[in-house]
Amino acid sequence: MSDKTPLTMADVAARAGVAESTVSRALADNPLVAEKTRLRIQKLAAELGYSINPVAQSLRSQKTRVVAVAVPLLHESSQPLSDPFMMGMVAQLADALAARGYSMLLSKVPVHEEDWIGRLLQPGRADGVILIGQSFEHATINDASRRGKAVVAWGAQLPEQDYASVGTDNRLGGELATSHLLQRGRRRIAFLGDERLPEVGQRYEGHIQALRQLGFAPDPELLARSHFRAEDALDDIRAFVTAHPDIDGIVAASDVIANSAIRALTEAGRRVPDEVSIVGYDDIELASYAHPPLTTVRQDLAEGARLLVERVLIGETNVAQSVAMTPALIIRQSS
Amino acid sequence: MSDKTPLTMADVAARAGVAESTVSRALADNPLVAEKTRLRIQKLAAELGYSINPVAQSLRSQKTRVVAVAVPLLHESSQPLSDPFMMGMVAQLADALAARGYSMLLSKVPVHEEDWIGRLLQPGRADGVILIGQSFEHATINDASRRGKAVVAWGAQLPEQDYASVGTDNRLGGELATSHLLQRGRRRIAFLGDERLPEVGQRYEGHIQALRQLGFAPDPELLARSHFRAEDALDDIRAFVTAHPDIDGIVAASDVIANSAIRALTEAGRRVPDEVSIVGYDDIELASYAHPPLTTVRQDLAEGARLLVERVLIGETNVAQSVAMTPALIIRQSS
DNA sequence: TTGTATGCGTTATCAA
DNA sequence: TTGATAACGCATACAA
Repeated sequence: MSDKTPLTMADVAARAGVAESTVSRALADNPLVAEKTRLRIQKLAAELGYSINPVAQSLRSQKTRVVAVAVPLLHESSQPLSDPFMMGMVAQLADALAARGYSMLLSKVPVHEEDWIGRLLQPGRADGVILIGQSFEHATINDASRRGKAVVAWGAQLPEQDYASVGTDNRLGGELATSHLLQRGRRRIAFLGDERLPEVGQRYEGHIQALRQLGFAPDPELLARSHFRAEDALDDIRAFVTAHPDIDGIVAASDVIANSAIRALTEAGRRVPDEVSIVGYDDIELASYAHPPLTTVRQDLAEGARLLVERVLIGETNVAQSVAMTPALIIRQSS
Repeated sequence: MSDKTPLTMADVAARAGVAESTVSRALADNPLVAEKTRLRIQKLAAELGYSINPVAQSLRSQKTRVVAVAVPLLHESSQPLSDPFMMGMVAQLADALAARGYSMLLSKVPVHEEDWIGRLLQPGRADGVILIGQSFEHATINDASRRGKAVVAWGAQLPEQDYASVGTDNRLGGELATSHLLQRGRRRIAFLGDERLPEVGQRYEGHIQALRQLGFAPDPELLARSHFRAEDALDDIRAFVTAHPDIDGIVAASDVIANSAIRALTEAGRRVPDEVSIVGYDDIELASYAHPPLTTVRQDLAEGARLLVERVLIGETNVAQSVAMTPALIIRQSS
């Protein structure tokens, strides 16, 4: 509990026998200050264990060097942060931000609440916002971006989009998954996921397109609006499997959903992949550890995180370009 | 890109025809200001979409209302944030902090670097630090706490500890796991985990104690220093299983390790639980989804997060008491 | 009950 | 090349 009041720049200046402004310049590597003075002051600061107070620096410079990472909370009860995909993305963002000298303010945002985005973009909180997923908030995000805020989102490119998004080509992903199953001889292929969400919707479009291209008529009955949480998904899929005992293939909107699907099918006495082939999405770590290991559509999160951070920092002055990375089909034993 | 300069308290004061100080007090619900004035100002601020600039507020009040959550990085290459236990804890902390009006600054800390804790506790960064795990940094954390900083850690209670820790009773946990296996008739029980880490060490002690209490002699050969990452653990366990084909039970230091153990054993042609019984630790979501579902020692993360937050906030003025919550054995099919 | 004045720790402008 | 001074936006001691 012993504590000396923390050092300020004034203390360092006094010890160094120079003015505060010189210390400030020296620590900022400002070439105005003589090399000799600069080194002397930097050394002294290090010895004293002094470091610039970020709050004061932020107030003065109007830059926080903080980026807010926001995880949309779709429903009151959901816990999206413990979702493996979200966690993976957060971990990559932590690295990507740290690499550029930024801190990460992590929060779950209840997107059903009024002005959720305003709170995130409030001056003095963060220099920009990275949203992991657009949820149903495309219009709101657009709005914020048009007002000059640095917002980027992981997700899909949508029509009339005025913010930068980074994601994979979801239509291609859906197509890869479905044509793989068709090649395996599957004909009654269900799609599991909430197609109203932008990314999932595009994957579903890809799914439909793959069917059509190979001359099969899509059956709207085979779209099952599964939740994203493992537990909820399990309930959804159990019901679906009972109602549609004839399916022989599944394209899932995430690996978590795919895993629940394996479980529901196994419970129902149907063997994977012998009777039903399954393809997941994301290639989270769980995918290779599932039983059987999941065939899935891989998204490169490390690269995605890098691009998001790059764009949110550009976004402080400009709107950056959106990116759709190319997803890759990873074939394992579930198909 | 259109952007008016953000509102300040002065703007609100001008609009309201009062002094800045009155606005400040009104927004702080300071009873000094007349109820009528207060409501009028609050309403006006809401209409204008004004909210207090956190940076300025922090500088003036010397409180950030931010808590830094730090995940120790044991090795250069490890990615602890994507570990399911860590993320589960982060998710719970996000809720617990939000519930008390605090923001979460999340970072991985390279504990091998000089003065990692000083950087976290730097004035103007955060009001306190929550460490998820003590790593091997007990002494360093102690030191910081003695200098009057608000640090708490998830983990074990250790001798001469001058900071508050929150965790479960690890000895009891180890004991529960091992005596359960002994009751199942298992006699060659391996312990998988790095016992040099405080929590794991205590679980190992509990393991040994359970063996002794029931009259069995512990075999030091059956301690396998597994890594925490699934992949690394898998390698460790493969080697161990080959070297010790006679084991019939496993106590793992985490569910992730337990899951890798199931996999390694299955690969080696040994059936779980018929030939080898396995008990995990943590009860992460994966546990109930494993094949077979994992018997495990459950730690209550929601409660743990609540206690950590409570203590780190106390820690701004005092050192809070440590807690060891009671773990619970959850019996599923892996044992 | 409200207003005035000062300072939190820094950076930027201007002068020397 | 360095120093003095003002300002970032707010909260509080003190005055009215």
